[in-house]
Amino acid sequence: MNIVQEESRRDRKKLQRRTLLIEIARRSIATKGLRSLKVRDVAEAAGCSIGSVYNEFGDFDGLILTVNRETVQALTTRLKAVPTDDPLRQLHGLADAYLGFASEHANLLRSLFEHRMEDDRPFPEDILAMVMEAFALMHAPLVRLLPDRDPSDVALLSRMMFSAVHGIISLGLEERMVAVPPEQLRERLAQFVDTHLAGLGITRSA
Amino acid sequence: MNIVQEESRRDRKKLQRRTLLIEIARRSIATKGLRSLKVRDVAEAAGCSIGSVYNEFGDFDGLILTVNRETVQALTTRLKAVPTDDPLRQLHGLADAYLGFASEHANLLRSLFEHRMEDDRPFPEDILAMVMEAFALMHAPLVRLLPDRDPSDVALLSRMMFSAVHGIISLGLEERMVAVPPEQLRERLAQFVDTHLAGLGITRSA
DNA sequence: CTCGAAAATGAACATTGTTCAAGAAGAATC
DNA sequence: GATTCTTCTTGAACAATGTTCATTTTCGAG
Repeated sequence: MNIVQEESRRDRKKLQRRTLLIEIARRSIATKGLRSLKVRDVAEAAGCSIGSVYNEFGDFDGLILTVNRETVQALTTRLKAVPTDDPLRQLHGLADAYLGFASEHANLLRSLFEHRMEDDRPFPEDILAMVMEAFALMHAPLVRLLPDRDPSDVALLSRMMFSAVHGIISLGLEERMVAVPPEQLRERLAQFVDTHLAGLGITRSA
Repeated sequence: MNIVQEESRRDRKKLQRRTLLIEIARRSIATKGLRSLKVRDVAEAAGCSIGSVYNEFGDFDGLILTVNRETVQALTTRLKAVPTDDPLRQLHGLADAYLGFASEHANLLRSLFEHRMEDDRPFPEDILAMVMEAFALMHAPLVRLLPDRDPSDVALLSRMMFSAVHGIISLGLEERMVAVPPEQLRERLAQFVDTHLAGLGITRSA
């Protein structure tokens, strides 16, 4: 039989179940947090055996990492959807989009940043690269706003700015230790971005 | 017998072992990360039974939280040791002290911020209060630098600034996803603080 | 229809947090 | 010092959960 094309019914079913497993795991993490995710629960909810989860993802970390991978992708998609016409508005848009995503998917984002691998296995390169890519999205607008600065300097500036935004948001959305009241977070975050840009010599009217 | 004073030998031994258990747990978290901490390892290292750990801390979370509690205390002590004579220098000192502590005790700080309680048990109030207190330490110097601003506004500003610093540091020290190269972190962090202060209308020479 | 490869299964195992009945140790009383 | 009472300690047993793998089932190829 032709090996190249023609996905067999078997393959279709396999992919279908893989998708189902991921969806169930994601929903569980999103609603009850990463710590409550159990292999048996996922298997039962998907109507298959424990072994099948292992066949599909190798181990439990494999399932978690797959969900995390899709979380970064969703985040990146959302960040890239921010309009790029006005660089200043874009920076605010990125911060606000990040806040929006973090509000709607707090547990998924926590899973991405807080999950530690078993033993000392290395963190997957591809996820790392995707996160770095997301955090570099402030680079382009900042370059437009700071055309005279050393580009490598601006690269660092942008990642620092995004890290700062990340810190404000992740602590702000933590129910415990509310550094900034959630209801004010959106407004305050915008204020923070403005302040920092002002410090870089960029004014709103410019 | 007098109940008030006079700590019996029993009490002394109990306290001594409690201290030992905490020390062992802390060392384990610091070197191998929270995820590698096991009740049996701690008990064996302390030369006592598993049950004794439970007698002392109630459950495993109890031990972790005790270590975390002492971590905040150590952090706060270090932050409060920053000279307060010059508010501007104090702000830089606080950021730098936080970076220093985070560098030396990365895993302990991660344990503090990333540990999730079993089920949905509430996060201990006292630890929460201590973290909030630490994060409010930028308030005093900022008030001195911004005497004309609404004090409640400055309170928020200070927590946001600390949250931002926290974000930059915690992502910067993560071996994976290096948003900012660790060897530049110190210098860049100072630059960040300066930039943000400039945005608030505060200049170095002022 | 038969055969063989691939997948699915779930019982069994390993690890680890937790409990608790029984015993040991220490304090109080005489 | 003996007795009794309280408290602490112990570790075997249990429960929850990630992991393995021999067996069975499925499904496409010839």
